[in-house]
Amino acid sequence: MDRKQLIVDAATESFSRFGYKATTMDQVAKIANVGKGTIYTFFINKEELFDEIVSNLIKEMKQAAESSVHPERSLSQNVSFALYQLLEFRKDHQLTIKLFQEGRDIGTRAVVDFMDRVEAAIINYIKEVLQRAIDKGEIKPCNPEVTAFAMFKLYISLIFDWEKTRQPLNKEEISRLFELYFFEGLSLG
Amino acid sequence: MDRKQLIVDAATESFSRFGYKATTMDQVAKIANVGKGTIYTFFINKEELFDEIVSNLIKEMKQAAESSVHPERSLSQNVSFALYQLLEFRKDHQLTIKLFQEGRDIGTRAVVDFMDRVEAAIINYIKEVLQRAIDKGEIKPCNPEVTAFAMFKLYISLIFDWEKTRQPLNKEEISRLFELYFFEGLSLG
DNA sequence: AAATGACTATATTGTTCATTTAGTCATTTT
DNA sequence: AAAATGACTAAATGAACAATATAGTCATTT
Repeated sequence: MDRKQLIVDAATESFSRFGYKATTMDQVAKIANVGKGTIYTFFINKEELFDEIVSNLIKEMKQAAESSVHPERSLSQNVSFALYQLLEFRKDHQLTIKLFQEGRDIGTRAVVDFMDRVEAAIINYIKEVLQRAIDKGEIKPCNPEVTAFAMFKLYISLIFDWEKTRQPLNKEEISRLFELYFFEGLSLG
Repeated sequence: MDRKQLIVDAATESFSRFGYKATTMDQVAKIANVGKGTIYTFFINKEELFDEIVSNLIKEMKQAAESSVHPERSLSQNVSFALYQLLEFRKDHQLTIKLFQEGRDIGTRAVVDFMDRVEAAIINYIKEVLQRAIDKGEIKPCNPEVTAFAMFKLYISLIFDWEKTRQPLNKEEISRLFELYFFEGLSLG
């Protein structure tokens, strides 16, 4: 069987359960039923192994987002659905939750870098979607980079920060808030 | 002369220069030209001293905001001016900058508590302004608490996070973004 | 009566040393 | 011969302890 895949699976498993720092290469080898040296025939070091897994994760997220975006729908509908998708994705993926925790609480270097990469990937994706919408004249011209950044940060705040002190918002509420703030605006008529 | 005020001034000075943790009571006493014991005739402990200063700061911020909000102006204008005010305030007040840094980087307990208090005060203030605007029928009905929270978080992200990786936004740009996102919306006319 | 600073108990920081772990490589297995 | 392995090493980590720094007290001074 594919030893490389065994290793990747084992590492994903362990990172998801214990986080990056608390995962040892001995443990990965043991879970994968593989000698430790074997890992190093496929990956330069622990960080490279982690990198492979994070890259996969980002690809998956992109696919999840893409599957929910349809060009014939309006942008605000697409954003709404994509947000749903992202929320579902996070819920299903213990790995992202664990890593976000570790990044926030311990600040492990490699993990903070991971979070930055994920953030950059998501913002860049939103940016592209926005750019297309602007080109098609679907929304007002605006700086797509700042707008994507603002959407992402607000999204993260509503998910993580709001829950710290107040009753969590459900998906419908979050979706509705985005519609209201970013698309309709608070002004009357 | 007013020994209590001397102490408060000295402590403000030291907190602004070195942060909360790196400020010692000996240092405060020395700057204030006062025996250390004297500090404890006015304040229970270091945290109470800090508290007094933070309370003053919050009062000042509220006054600054109030001086820029005029009921006869539109909400979006008021928000725009208040943002200006807040940005100016931050620039002039080394203390807020230093403390925000310390809270983020070191996570000193008392400082994180301080940040939470400032955050709560600002959000509550925005909430009141929004509530009045809704009552007057100036903007669409919306949850004023979540909206205030969203405005605050977006503001903080644009000030602090955006600058980390990209060219800082100036006051006009930030003001314009708020106008666009929260009031006009991205949807076409 | 108010102010003070030497003093103490506690918290913080620096240091040492034992343990853990990433990564290597000589040996074994296929 | 090529791939896999795990005992081994050097480096990182962290626990335990020592040294220092600091918050807060209180007997003495002003």
